[in-house]
Amino acid sequence: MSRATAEKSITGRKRQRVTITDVARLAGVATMTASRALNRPEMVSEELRGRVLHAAAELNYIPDRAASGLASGAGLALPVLVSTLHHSVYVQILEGLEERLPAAGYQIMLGSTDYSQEKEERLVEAFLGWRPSAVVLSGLDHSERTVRLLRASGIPVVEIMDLAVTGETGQPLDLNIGFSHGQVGGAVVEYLAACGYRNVAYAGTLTEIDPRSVRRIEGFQRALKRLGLPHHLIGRSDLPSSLAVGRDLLSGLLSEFPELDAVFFANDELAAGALFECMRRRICVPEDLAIMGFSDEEIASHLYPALTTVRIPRHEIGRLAADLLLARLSGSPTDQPPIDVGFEIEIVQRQTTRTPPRPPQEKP
Amino acid sequence: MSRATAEKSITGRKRQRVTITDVARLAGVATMTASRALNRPEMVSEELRGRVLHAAAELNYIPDRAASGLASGAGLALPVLVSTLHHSVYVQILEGLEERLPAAGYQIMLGSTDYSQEKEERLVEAFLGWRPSAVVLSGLDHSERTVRLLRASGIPVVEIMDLAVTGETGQPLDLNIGFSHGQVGGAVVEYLAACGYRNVAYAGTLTEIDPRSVRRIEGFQRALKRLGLPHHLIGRSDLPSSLAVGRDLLSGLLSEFPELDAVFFANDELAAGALFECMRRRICVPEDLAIMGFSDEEIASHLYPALTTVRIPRHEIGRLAADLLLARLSGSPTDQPPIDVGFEIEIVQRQTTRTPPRPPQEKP
DNA sequence: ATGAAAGCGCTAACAC
DNA sequence: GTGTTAGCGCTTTCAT
Repeated sequence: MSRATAEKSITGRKRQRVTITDVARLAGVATMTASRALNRPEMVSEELRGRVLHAAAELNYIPDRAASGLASGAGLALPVLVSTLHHSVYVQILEGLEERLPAAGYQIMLGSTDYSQEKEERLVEAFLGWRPSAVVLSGLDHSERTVRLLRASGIPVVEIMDLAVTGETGQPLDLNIGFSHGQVGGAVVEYLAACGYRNVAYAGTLTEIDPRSVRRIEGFQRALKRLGLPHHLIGRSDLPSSLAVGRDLLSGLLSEFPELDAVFFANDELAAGALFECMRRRICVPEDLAIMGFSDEEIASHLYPALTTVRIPRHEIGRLAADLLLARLSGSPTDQPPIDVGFEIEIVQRQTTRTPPRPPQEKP
Repeated sequence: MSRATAEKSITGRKRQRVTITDVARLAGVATMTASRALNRPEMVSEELRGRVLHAAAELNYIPDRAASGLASGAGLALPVLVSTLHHSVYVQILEGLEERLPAAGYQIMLGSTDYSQEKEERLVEAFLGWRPSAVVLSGLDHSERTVRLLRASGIPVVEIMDLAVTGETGQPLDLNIGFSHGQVGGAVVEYLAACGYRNVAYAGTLTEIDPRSVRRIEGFQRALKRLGLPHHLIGRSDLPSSLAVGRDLLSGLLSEFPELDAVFFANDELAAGALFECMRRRICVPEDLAIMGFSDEEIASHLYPALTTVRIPRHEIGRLAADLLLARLSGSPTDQPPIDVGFEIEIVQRQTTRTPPRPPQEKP
């Protein structure tokens, strides 16, 4: 008696789960008819259907998804691996996914990789045990074993939050929907340069581990070189992102590079922390120093001064991923190329960078 | 491309999953021996164990959790229903839970109720289909059907983030671990009164829907009455919490109750939004107005001025919930009373409220 | 339209 | 220690 699961009850009897057989018995039909009445109502006469539905309600019948998946061979679980839950970006992507997937009968199973390929591998392995119908991954970079397992499983995979670009990133495993981080780095430099900044720094965490960070920095440095600006101003930290780390990054940069006049942070949380540090040090933003964030999380627009940042279509990424998946799962062609959802520099009414030369174009 | 499995998808046939039978065949043992070698290694001779493990690795075998649960009758899924993922509080509780549960073989399945009992009910129903071994719920208040389904399932339930208090809240379904929201409201009033504030307001969202909010307000008003202070200063919003709503709540309160000198917000996000609004309006905090938050999220300590708030032991709640659950699942007694993890008013070095009369007692 | 039988992948219970 | 048998709850397939 090691399993305590269902062993207890006043009589000491095993607590019986209500099964479809119970429902069928109460309705006076065969098990199979009950199953059909529940899942393919149109295949059953109205009368029996009524009886079965009634019996199911009466007994509070809840179908066993595991058994049903086993029998039908269909997967019902849909693992979603995000990099972290601490950035609202991923929370909103999740919301996008949840708009459609549960309604279609799929159960989202959430896992957080903390930007570690090793943890991702363990999660993939664990989730593969649940007969998933597909998998959603963050980023394009995975361990060899992860790739092997996924390939062997033969299920659809969607990689989000990064964009496969030939010569720059690896090939996507299957479906891919995101934006180019290298392009983000370049666009930010161009924007800051257009505002007149010369000594522009990048500051981020996991800058050597997270491939998306790496490519953002590469794009950043490439653009700086092209414009003939110094490209050695980089602040790094190995701690997970937090307001505190943002403050530390700023402090470090300021003491190492006093000539600094603008900093691009890897996310809004870091940028907000830096902004708080500026307040404490009485550094005027953007007069003395420009600060830019990345992601356009909620805090960005409410900071004072409001944070100039890069907006990415989080919700759309989630929704699109769900749509693609649903299409693929119902047997659509298998050659969907990567989808670039793009990004935009969010400068309207934002105040942590100088006014750019031309006013931002209005969008009516 | 030599896949270990027999069937390949050349003809568009379904890719064959690697089963324990394949592993057993390759290892030259009976299926059952393979199962034992994998799950109860001590019951199998070293030699066979080695062969089986090797074969499993060779084939990239991943056990089917659904089938295994079906056969053993044991549940392997562990649904966790949080109120929202937008507050880092719940993210940290999750982290506490994840410290132990996955290692013990349980798969956390996350659901977010958005403070809606109806959504909670749907989620409970969906998750019950996965043969959960237990369920973690947020709060003590659930729909009738939720309670009925859970009771009928006979599995352990842990309710977190609220504390069952006779005469104040309902009885817990089973295990309960949290703190008293009524007590929080009272403690905050006492603290603010001790600082010398007289016109103290409460501001929150879902103040009539979320039972925890309701009890916090009740405790708040009860304390104000006891102290002979006005207790009609309440700001309400029906929108989900956000920085923007915090700003609006503050604006509303200020115009409705110009005499206001302190506001207790239902969470740190709202308080931060209010603080940003104060900056814009050039209202000095805490000179002109005191602001207090609730939860001690990361932003609180990094705002400028740093936010006075109420700290709750999030991580501990998660960890304790996991421990209780694990104990219960391995058959420990069933009469664990509610556990109060308490809270503390976080005032050290926080600056959005006036200095209290006596310095906060040091904790060595 | 309905039912009976077989079996999904795995493990408990009982042989040997 | 190891193998055999039966069956978890459900759906497929094939009768009727």
